[in-house]
Amino acid sequence: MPGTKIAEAERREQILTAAYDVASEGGLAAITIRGVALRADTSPGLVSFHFESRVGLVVALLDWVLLTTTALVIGAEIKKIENPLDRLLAVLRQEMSRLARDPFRIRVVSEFWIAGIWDRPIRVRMQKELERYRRAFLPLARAVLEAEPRRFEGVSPDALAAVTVGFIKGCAVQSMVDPRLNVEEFVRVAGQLLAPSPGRRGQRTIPVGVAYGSLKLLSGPHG
Amino acid sequence: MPGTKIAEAERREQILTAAYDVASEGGLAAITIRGVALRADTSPGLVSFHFESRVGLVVALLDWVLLTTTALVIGAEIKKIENPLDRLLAVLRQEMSRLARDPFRIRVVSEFWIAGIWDRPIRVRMQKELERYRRAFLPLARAVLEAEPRRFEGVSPDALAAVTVGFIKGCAVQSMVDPRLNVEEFVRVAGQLLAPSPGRRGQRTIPVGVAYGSLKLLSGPHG
DNA sequence: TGATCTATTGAACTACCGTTCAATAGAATG
DNA sequence: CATTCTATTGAACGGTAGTTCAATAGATCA
Repeated sequence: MPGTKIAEAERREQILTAAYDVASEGGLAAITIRGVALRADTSPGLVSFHFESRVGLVVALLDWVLLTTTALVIGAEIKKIENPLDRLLAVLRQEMSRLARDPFRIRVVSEFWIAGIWDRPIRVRMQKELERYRRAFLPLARAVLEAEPRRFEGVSPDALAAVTVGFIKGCAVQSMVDPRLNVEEFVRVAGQLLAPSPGRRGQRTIPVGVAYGSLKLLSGPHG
Repeated sequence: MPGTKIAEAERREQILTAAYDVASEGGLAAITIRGVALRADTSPGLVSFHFESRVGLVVALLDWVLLTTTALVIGAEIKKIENPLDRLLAVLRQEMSRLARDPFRIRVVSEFWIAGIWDRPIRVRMQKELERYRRAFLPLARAVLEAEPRRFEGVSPDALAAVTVGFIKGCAVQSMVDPRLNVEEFVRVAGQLLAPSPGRRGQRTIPVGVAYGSLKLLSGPHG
C-alpha cells in the first residue's frame, strides 16, 4: 500500500531534514535507516531507494550541513570598516560569535570531523571544505599585510588566513565544551597574552620546546 | 576449556590495551566486546566478566586514557625560565607540541568529547578533567599577572588560564584536522595578529556580531 | 479510459551485536 | 592428594541493524 508520490528533490530534503534532527539529538551513530524513515514518516525501503545505503545518506547529510554552515558572509557594516586589520578582526569575531551561537550545528559538524578520521571520503570532503573556508579569508589577509607590512614581517597571507581560521575553530570547540563562552574576553585576553613585549622585540628567545627542539611536521597514516 | 588465569589487574590492563588499539584504528564505535576479546586473545565472556558491560568497558577506557593524557608536566628546563610570561608561553608551546605529536591519543580523546555531548556521565567526566587541567595553569597565570600587572589590566588568573587552555585545545584540533601543523608559526602569527596596536589603545571599537543580531538557535531536547 | 511506469511499502533475510550461563580447567587450600 | 573456588570459555538467545525485493498504488501518457 504505497503512499503519495512527491518530487524527488522534495523527498530527499524531507529525509535529510529528518536525518539532521536525529543526528542533532543523538549524534551520527543514532542515524539508522529505520529511525530516519520513522522520523520522516516514510518507510525504510524509500530511504534506501533515494540514498542507496546508510553511508550514502550520511554523506548526503554532510553536504547538506556544510552547505549552510561554512559559508563566509561578510556584512555591509563590516565592509565599511576601513582599517584592514580591524576589518579582519571584525570578521574573526563575527565568525566566532556565529559558531558559538549555533551549538547544535557545531556538534554535528564536529562529529563529521571525527568520523573523517577513520573514513577517507568524509575526511577528504571536510578538508576540501576547510580549504574553501580558509581561501575566503585570503583577500582580507592580503589587505592586512599590505597595510601593515612591518608588523607582519615574514608572514604570508596563507599563514595569516590559517591562523585566523584556527582561532575560529578553537573557539568553536571551546563553545561546544563550555557553552558559557565570552568571545570578547577570549579575543582580548588572547591578544594580551601573545603580544610581543615592547622593548624586547626580536630577542625573546623562548626556549621553545626545550624538549622539542626539532618541531618537525607531523606525519600520520591517514594521509 | 578455560585458559590460564592471571591477576585481575593485569587482565584488565590487557583488555584495555586491546580496546585502545581498536579505538585508535576505528573509533569508539569500533569497540565491540567480541572485537576487543579477539584482539586481547581472550573470549567475549571474559570481557563482560571484568567490565560488566560494554559501557563499563568504554568508561574504564576513558579513565585509562585520561590518566596518561591530561597530566600537565613542567620540566626542569622550563622551571628555570625566570620571566613568568616567558615561562607560561614555554609551557603553552610544550603542551601544543606534545598534543600535536600524539595524534592517536588526541583522536581518541576527541571522540570522548563528542560522546560526552550525548552522554551525561562521560560529559561530566570530561569537564572535570578539563577543569583539573585548567587549574594546573593557575599558578603560572598568577605569576604572570603579578609580574606584569599593567599589561594584563583587568584580566583574572582564571581567564588567563582558560585562554591558555583554549589555545592548546584549538591547536590540538587543528593538528587533528591537518597533521602538518607548525606550532611555532601558529603561535608567532597569532601574537602578531592579536597584538593591540600601539597608540590606539582602548579605542578599537569593533562592531561584534554586526550582521547576526537575530541568530536563532536550532532546537533540540538536550539540556 | 486503459496501459505503462515507477515511487513506495513493509516483510523477509542475513549479519552482528550485547548479554547470559552451564561447563570446565587451572589455582589455592586443607 | 582431594576439595573447593573461580577465572575462563564458547555456545546460545534475543534484539536490532542494513539491505533486498515482490507487491502495490499513484502518476503519466497515448
